[in-house]
Amino acid sequence: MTRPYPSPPPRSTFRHGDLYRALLEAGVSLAREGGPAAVALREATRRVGVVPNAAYRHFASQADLLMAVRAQALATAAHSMELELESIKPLVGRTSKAQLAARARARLRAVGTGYVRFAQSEPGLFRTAFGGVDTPREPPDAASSSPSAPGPYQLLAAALDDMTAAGVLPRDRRTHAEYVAWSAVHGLAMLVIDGPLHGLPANEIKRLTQAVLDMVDRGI
Amino acid sequence: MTRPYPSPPPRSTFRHGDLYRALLEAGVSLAREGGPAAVALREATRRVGVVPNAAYRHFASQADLLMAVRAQALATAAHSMELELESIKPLVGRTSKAQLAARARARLRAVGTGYVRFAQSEPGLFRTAFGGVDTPREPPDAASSSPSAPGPYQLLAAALDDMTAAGVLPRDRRTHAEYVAWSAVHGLAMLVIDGPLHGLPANEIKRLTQAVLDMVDRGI
DNA sequence: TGTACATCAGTGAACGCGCGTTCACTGATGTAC
DNA sequence: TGTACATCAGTGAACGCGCGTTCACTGATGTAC
Repeated sequence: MTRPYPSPPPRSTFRHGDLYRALLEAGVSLAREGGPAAVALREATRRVGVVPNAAYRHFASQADLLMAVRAQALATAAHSMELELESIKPLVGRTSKAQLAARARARLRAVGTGYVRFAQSEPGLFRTAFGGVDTPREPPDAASSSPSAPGPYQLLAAALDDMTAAGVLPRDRRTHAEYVAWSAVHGLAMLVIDGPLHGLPANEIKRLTQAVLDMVDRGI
Repeated sequence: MTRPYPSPPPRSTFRHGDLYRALLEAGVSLAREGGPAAVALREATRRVGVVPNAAYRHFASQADLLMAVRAQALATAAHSMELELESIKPLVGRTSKAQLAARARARLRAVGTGYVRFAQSEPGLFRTAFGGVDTPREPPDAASSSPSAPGPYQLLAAALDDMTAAGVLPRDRRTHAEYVAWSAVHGLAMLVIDGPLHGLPANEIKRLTQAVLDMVDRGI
């Protein structure tokens, strides 16, 4: 393995300026390229062009950096889901019950689609956000880049609330619905990014995602 | 970190006898304890009480050991699923269409239950078999302890064929059904073993598993 | 039944790797007077 | 406006760790005669 990284950008000043941010961004790159296990303090400092222990001015430990990276990854995931939500055309004028129901269902699909799309386009970040065992524990949305922005879990919960309100999701099934729906898309995502479905052409993934969402829609 | 392992069993003979098997078993223990990333040649030899490079008489590389361990893990998973299948009481005498349908659906549930139960009771092995990116790629059932024994994927496929035969699963949905069903239970398993559902009490997991299987049953 | 010998399983020592982390330091910055 | 000084961001060097892997070796086994 040769050093695959271009060049530590030469620095004229002694102070870096914004080392925290630089290290965080390097960490995100590492996660993007190799998942949570690739987020190493040393490599991050190397990429930023700074001596290894300099990182300790800004992060208490490697785990601390990883947590920050994870928060970023979660925010990016949420962003992907919101993008998908925004593509739903709004209801105008008087709306029927059926329309509300259709929109609620479309929202849940959008949330799922955004989730899987994120996994597919950013597998390393996805695994950093939701995957592996070497990820810090915590409640999934404890940290977020802008603290008030809803995280992936909130978006899912809101979509499900919507469905219950629209009468599409029976109240007694609402209890487990988060994790039931999440299981389906999460499993698909995992199978796609490093399971037996790895390398499947994009349109096949699209079809399969729709099939999974059909199941959720019918079965939840 | 102190050495948490009891004692390298002292060996009187120069030859070990069955080092291959011993290393494989040590490897399985490592996987059981820490997932695929924990399967290290050096630690395996340490546990067996042999010098590190001795492993190279029996395995070409660390990846080679990991593959062997993975095959074991897959076989164990299949075993868990078959156990669950066997708990279904057989049909006797003349059987109605409805009975056949019920049995087919029960089989799919059993396959799923066995899968999740395995994940829950052996998270390290589960991740070695189906999880992470550091697992060797290959088709999921390429290797198996007894080559003729059906692997997890075969068991799932058979259950779905059964459902189609019994008229429970429409033929046009059969195409994607493997991965649709698999996604649901796989996602649940992942959420339970190292996601936000980690540490959930066993009976809660049981309930959630049933809820997921209900969704699959209705929605597939 | 006994001896010579080839085989090859396990030894001993060493390599280079990247990692996280600690220490005492130095030198640019910005604040107090 | 100018100087003394405290702060603290980044340096330099080093630590111990476990890993995979290679090398030349040694000594128990089992086979050929």
